[in-house]
Amino acid sequence: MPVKKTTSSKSVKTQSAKSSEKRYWLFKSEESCYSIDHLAAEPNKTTFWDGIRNYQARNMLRDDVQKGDLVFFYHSNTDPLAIAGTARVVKAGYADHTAFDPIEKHYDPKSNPDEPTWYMVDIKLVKKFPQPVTRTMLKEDPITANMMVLARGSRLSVQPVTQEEWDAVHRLAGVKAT
DNA sequence: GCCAACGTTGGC
DNA sequence: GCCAACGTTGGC
Repeated sequence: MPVKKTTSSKSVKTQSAKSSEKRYWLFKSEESCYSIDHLAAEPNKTTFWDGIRNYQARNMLRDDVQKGDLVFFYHSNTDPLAIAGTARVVKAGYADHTAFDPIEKHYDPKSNPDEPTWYMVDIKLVKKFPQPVTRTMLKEDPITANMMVLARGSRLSVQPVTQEEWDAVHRLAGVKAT
């Protein structure tokens, strides 16, 4: 599961919060660490996406990922690499409390509740695809071939996805787009 | 297991 | 503020 951080920037948050337009995202997780089956097994199939410790990803979680947005759940560092299904954002960015606790793996003493460095969102499983849409399939489709996740050296664990990509992946999965 | 790409740290 | 060293990510 990924990670995240903040300095203050209430202004930035206000600015992006005014957009009500639906957005799409791709969240990465190492399958052995936290898979879509883990999410499916959660109470209410809901979890908080904690542990993001990258500023670019943090900014998106804090400022851009809104309640109602839809998310691809991507399994990294596994075989097969694939989009395993979809989830919905059920709570927008708030402080990642795991950064405050020294026993946590992603503890960060620089973050504190008054001025949290890192943020997280809550997501709820929408559907696990009957068959995962593999990285190979994504490369072969003309639309999904341009997805950020396929770019060389792409390490961002939270990535924007376009509407066209959202629809194309569902076609590849053989399911109706949410 | 290898290694390229990327982000962060710290000396100067 | 530069940049080398280091650690991590993640595909292959």
